[in-house]
Amino acid sequence: MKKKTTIIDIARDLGISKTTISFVLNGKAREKGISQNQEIKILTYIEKIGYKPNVFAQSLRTGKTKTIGMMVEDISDPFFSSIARSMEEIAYKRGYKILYSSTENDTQKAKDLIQLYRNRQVDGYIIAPPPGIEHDIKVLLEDKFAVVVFDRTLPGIEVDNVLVNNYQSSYQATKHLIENGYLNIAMVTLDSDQSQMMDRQLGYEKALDECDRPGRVMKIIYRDNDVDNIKEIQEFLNSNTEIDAVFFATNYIADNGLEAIRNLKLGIPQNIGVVVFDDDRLFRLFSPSITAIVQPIKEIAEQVIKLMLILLSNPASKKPVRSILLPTVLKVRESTLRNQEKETRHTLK
Amino acid sequence: MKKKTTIIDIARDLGISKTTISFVLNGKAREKGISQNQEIKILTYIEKIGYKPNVFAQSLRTGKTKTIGMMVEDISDPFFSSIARSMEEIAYKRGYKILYSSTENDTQKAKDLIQLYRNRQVDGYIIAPPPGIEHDIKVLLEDKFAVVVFDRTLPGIEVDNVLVNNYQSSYQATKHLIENGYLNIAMVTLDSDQSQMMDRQLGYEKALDECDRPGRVMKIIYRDNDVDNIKEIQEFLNSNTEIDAVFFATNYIADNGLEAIRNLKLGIPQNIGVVVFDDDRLFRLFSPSITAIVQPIKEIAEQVIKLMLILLSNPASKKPVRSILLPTVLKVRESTLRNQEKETRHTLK
DNA sequence: TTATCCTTATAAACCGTTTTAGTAACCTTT
DNA sequence: AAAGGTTACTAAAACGGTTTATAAGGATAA
Repeated sequence: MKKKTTIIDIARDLGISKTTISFVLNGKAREKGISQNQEIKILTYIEKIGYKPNVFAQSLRTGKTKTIGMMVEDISDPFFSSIARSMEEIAYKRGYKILYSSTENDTQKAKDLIQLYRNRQVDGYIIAPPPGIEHDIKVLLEDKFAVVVFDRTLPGIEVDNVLVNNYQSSYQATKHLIENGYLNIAMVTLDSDQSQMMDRQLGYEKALDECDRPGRVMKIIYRDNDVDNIKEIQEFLNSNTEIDAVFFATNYIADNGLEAIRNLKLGIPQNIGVVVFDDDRLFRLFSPSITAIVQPIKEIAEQVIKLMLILLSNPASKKPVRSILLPTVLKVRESTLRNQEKETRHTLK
Repeated sequence: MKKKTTIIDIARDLGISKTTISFVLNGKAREKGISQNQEIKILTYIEKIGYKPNVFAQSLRTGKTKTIGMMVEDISDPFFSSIARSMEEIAYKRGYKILYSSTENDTQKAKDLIQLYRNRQVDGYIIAPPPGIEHDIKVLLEDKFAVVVFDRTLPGIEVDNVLVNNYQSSYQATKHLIENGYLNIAMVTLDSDQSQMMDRQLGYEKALDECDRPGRVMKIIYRDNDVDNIKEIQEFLNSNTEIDAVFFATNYIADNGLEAIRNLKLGIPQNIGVVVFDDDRLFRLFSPSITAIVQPIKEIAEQVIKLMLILLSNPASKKPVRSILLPTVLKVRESTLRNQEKETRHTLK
């Protein structure tokens, strides 16, 4: 393996100092009084031999790494992996690489990851925060790191964030169920006080309140063991037979919930209406297809990266916390259209 | 932000040379003749203050980065993102970080990524190779980098690889359709000469040949525009009305294929049987549920990382190319069981 | 003429490690 | 007692950049 050419090789070849080259490479030619002649000579030569500076030497000297650390609940979840992909694409164009990891929504794991990222000296942190890491995020902010949280936020910390309108979306979804004649609408959500979950529940309750409807919220402690989750939901539905519609607060709860419904042989949407927060690629292909709240993946990714790049290029202006609230779209499908001509879906060409 | 403590601070505090500390930290105490006393003193102190060496200084000096570059077709595809997650977990325990990127199966993008990774001096490359990068991989191998390919391989390169038994799996799936009474089985696959696609087709053809059945393979040029793909498959099915079963060669082809079938109002499994290569979290919840070839995600990730770590710790022994061929499981569900009692799923409570 | 100021460029210090090449001190051996 | 061998440790070079401090030479001003 041939050794990589270094800035010193170039200095030798061109018979000039490496300082001059470094200045030119960093766009400081004007500022440092390098003649246009030199600049052009250097740039053409570098272009010709395809020189790329050693990023570790750079990072060592400057303390900057052009790397962003991203931690989400589960990087294999389609929602997060899609966002990750979009972010990476944008960041790449700006010369940044992203390091991903999954927190599994585990406080300790998240703390460890922050430590790991600090150790790797990432320039910025993009976090879908698990509960209990308020303090660690505060420390990052005190140490002047660029931090953006998304998908959810934590009470008591002032940090730039990108969220979807969980409250409004849930309100709208619940309203939709009501308008379609469902009388006893339940919500199945996590037993968690994370902001996005709270907001989803509040939106749901608000819609019910407005119509003077009783609500029934079931909170499940999500286990890795699907069978247990399914059984739990099944029992809930079984012991509340008046329920005629369910709002599942996340994609993976819906996964178990739909299996519970199937096990109970309840017909969707006749016996029970179904809405899910967060769409899945395949929901449209279900029979009946599943109504879902669609989050604007691309928009979320764009906004997060945009905030991050602002913070990175502008280390000072931390003052006003920027909060971006994005709307979702309620994609109405068959699972909530009880009175609809059921055949429509089969009359399509 | 308080400055990080360096090895020099420790040397000063302890009144010894930083060389000694470095030796101890790198487990060379014995080899370099450092007394047990010193060693313990150093280790306890370091533990106490929680010192972590600067990874960039380390990388600069050693040329090693403890980083693995991974490039797959699409990191937001559940198959790849699940593998990525498993890999990361294992690699993390061994002190490695993984950098991910999507090639979009684009030759140029893959070349660029290899360049980027070289620039970031990753120690090893894990690649699901797009066509046309044989040469680039060869160069990596010549330059003594650790390389493992998975999911597919490329003709003419000798590189450690982890694959599933595409041929055998497709053979078995096709056989299964035949055994369940399907007479005219079509395959919908990509118009691509990638190894995994070829093998899947060969397995399918072999099964048909054995029974003297005609086969009908449709190759689609996969577009980002779902509507076009769907239309194409629809037309194929329409102009080959004798087809009574379809084998979809990938997850995302099935996505479009299922929509085509739905649009044509063909009943699964009565009018048409369906098998998909690669399972989806939700296939089991479809009505009818979809028979799929399940790839051993965890096992793939484990084997790939295992090979990679062997290569990294053993830079010499490149000689015998290691090929790992993993079996899949055919998960039989309703979409291929034509004679099954169909009513079960609709016998409502 | 000399002091001053630009313009252009560079030598050397620095970032925080690892590794090479020693060196002192002490112990054997002949 | 001189030569050789261990043992225990370290000074300094190296990695490849960026940044700071400084210098050389010509133009301008006094």
